[in-house]
Amino acid sequence: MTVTFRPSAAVRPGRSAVAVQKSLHKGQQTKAAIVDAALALAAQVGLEGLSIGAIAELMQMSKSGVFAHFGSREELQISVVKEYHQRFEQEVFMPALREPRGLPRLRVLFQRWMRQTATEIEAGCIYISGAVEFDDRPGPVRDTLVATLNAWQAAMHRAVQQAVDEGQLRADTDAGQLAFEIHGLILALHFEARFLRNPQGLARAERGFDDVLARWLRPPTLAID
Amino acid sequence: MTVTFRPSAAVRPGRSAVAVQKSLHKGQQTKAAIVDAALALAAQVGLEGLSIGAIAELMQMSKSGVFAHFGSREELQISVVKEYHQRFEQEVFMPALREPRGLPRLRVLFQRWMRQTATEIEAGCIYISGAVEFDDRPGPVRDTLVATLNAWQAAMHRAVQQAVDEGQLRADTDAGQLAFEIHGLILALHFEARFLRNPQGLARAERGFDDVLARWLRPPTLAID
DNA sequence: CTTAAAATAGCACGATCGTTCGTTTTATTT
DNA sequence: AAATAAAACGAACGATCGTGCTATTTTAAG
Repeated sequence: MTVTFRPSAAVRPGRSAVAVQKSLHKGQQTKAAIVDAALALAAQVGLEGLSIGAIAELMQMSKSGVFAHFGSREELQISVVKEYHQRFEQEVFMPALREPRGLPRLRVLFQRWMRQTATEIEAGCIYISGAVEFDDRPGPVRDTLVATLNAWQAAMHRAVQQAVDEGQLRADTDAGQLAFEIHGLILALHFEARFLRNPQGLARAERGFDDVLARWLRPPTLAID
Repeated sequence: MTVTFRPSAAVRPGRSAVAVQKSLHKGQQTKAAIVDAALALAAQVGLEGLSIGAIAELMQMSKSGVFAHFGSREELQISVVKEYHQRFEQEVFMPALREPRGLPRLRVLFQRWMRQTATEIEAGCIYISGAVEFDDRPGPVRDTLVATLNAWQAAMHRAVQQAVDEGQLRADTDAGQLAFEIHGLILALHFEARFLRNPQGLARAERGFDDVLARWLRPPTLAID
């Protein structure tokens, strides 16, 4: 299992994904389409709620046609998790790399993380629902989730540490603690927005983020963005 | 739907539950036993993962025998949610009422909330898993969950407000914001403890709680408790 | 255009799901 | 102890689940 959040070679927004798809064989195209539909479905009913029959109906294919691409339901679930990981990387992590290290990048990370998690009304977060569903279910799906979430947690940890290195946060900042509390804000936002359907959550999370940061801000530099 | 967290008449730890059970007819006894088993099962596989067949096997009963007590799977799920609510009230809310209003009570509430949520290795929190499972699933089960969680949220809100009224927190404290952030700490703890199996979470949550409180502590009273 | 390979469909399987119904056993009351 | 009510059982239902197998169709290569 090699899952990372790292700036890769494809950081530059060079050629589009369409150009790559051209050289794809038919099977891989439809497989990608299936994963796409499965991801959308999983965002509503969870990874455990995924059923090959439902996906087949969405795709207007036969059950066995869908099944053949993965060989097992578990493999399909793993594909969905990996696809979500890739999108998360693309939508949250990559854009933040354009910001300078330290607080600016950390702010964008949080902002986009919020959007990805709780803004879209129709889409639940696979990370959050998956973590709840598979906290007591050993197996390759859980392993994939753990690896992915560990990688994301490490990325956030790094972003915090960079803010320390830049001198924006106090030198004695506990990066793990800060990342923990930021994660909590995201989870509370997810609860408010998705379960209670309370739009106040976004403002609460943003204010919480500012307050948490303020606690570790370096004293002399108070007026800086 | 009338779900509240309020000090009721049965606050005093008077007669045990056994004395009450004596006057229970056979049916209600086994129904209670079924709900008990169902709750234990739901803590592992979630409310959606509950199956009447699995419960029947646990109870060494026939499927139809179990089913007859509820009339539908949905009603069983609702019974499980209500049972969890009662236990939560008993284990978290009630004991805190013995503490004086304000910070001492708030501290105990948080402490016991943590224990209930993430300490027991074998038992997941129905509130958290239920909120994730039913964020996109309208119906009476969701309604029960929403009512229950709203009641608990209101109880926490009240506990915070009392700390303001007692003069322990600043008068301009945003009780909703504080409750939001505390909830986030619990959720992050749940993630760390149950999904990642990381024992550090407890210390992180406790430290987070202290820091969040410190932000709103009334300046003159710093050395108290 | 032909042909080998890849992709999809069709069908069936055993299992499990929630639910219904009629019967039988167990409790409670008279 | 007999009569009545409550509780549990057992079998079956239609549906859906994941999966395996074989045929058929579609695509890519020669």
